[in-house]
Amino acid sequence: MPELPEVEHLRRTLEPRIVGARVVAVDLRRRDVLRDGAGRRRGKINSADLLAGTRITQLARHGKNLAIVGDSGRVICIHLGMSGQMFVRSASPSTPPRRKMQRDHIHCTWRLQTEHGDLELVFRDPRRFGGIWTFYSSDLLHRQRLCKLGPDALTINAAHLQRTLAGSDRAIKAALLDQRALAGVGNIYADEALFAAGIHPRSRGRSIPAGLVGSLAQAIRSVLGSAIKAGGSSIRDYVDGNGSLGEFTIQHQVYGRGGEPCALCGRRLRQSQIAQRTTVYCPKCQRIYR
DNA sequence: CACCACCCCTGGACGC
DNA sequence: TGCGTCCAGGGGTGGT
Repeated sequence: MPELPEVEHLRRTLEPRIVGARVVAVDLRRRDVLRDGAGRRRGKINSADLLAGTRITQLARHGKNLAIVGDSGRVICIHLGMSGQMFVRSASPSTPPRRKMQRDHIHCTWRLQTEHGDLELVFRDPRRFGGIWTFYSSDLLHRQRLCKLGPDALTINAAHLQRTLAGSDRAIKAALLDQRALAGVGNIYADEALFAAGIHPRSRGRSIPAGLVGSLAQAIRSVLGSAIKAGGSSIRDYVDGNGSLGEFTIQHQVYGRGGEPCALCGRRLRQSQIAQRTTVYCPKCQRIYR
C-alpha cells in the first residue's frame, strides 16, 4: 500500500527513464479510472488530456500524489490508492490484441519515444482505489486538487503540526491520517511515527505537550526519510518504476506486529481499531494524553 | 466546522 | 482441490 515513501521512490525511479520522452500514443483501457474532482469523470476525454503528443518535462510529488507534467503545460496526477502501480517496460513492437475480458488490471498505457528506444509506461490497479486526474496546467492541479491537502509530510515542522493539533479533539492517529492536515502519511507510517515518538495513538491532539509534538514532527520526517532510503516498504502490491519489488529491508516496529513483543520493552503489542484503521502500539512505551 | 461511519474494490488468507 | 467468508485500506460522501 503506497504511502509517501513509496510514491517518492517511484518518482525517483521513473524520473530518469521518462523525463524527456515524447508521448506518442495513449491507450486508455478503462475509462472509469479517470477522475474529476469527486467521482468518476464524465464527458469526453481526448488523448491530449492524457499527455499524448507532449514531451514529459517533470515528475512532481505532493503527499501521495504523483504529477507528470508535459511540455504542453498539461499535467496528469496519479494516485495509487491501495493497489496501484506505475512502471515502465520495453514497448512491444505492435499492440497486442485486446482480450474480451481484461484480467491484467492494466487500465492505461503510454507509449514513449526516448533516445534509448521506445518504452511503455503502465498504470495498473487491481482494486481500483487509485485513479488519474487530468489538468490543463500545473496551476489548475494546485488550485483544484493539491490545495485541499496539508503540507507535505516530509517537510512538516513542529510549529505547523502544533497549529494543526491545537484545536483537535480526535485521536492523534486519526489526525495524522487526515490528508487535509498533513499529506502523505498513511496507516503504516502513522503507527511507526507514533511509536517512535512514544505517543499513544488514541491521545487527543490538543492534549499532547508542545515539546512532544516537536518530537512527533521529527519522528514523522525521520520514519518517512529512512523508508525512502530503503526504497519503500514493499508491502503487498508495491512495485517501483522499473517494476521491481522494493527491498523489504524496512523493519516495521509495530505495523503488522500486533501480539508480538515490543522491540523496546518486550510487552505484547496491542492491536485495535482507530479511525476505521487497524492500529498497533505498545501499551507501555506509548503514553496516552487525554 | 469537526468528526465519524460507510462505501468502493479485489486478491489473498483461512476454514471446512 | 475448491469453495465460501473475511479482511486489508485511501479517501470521498453524507450523517450527526
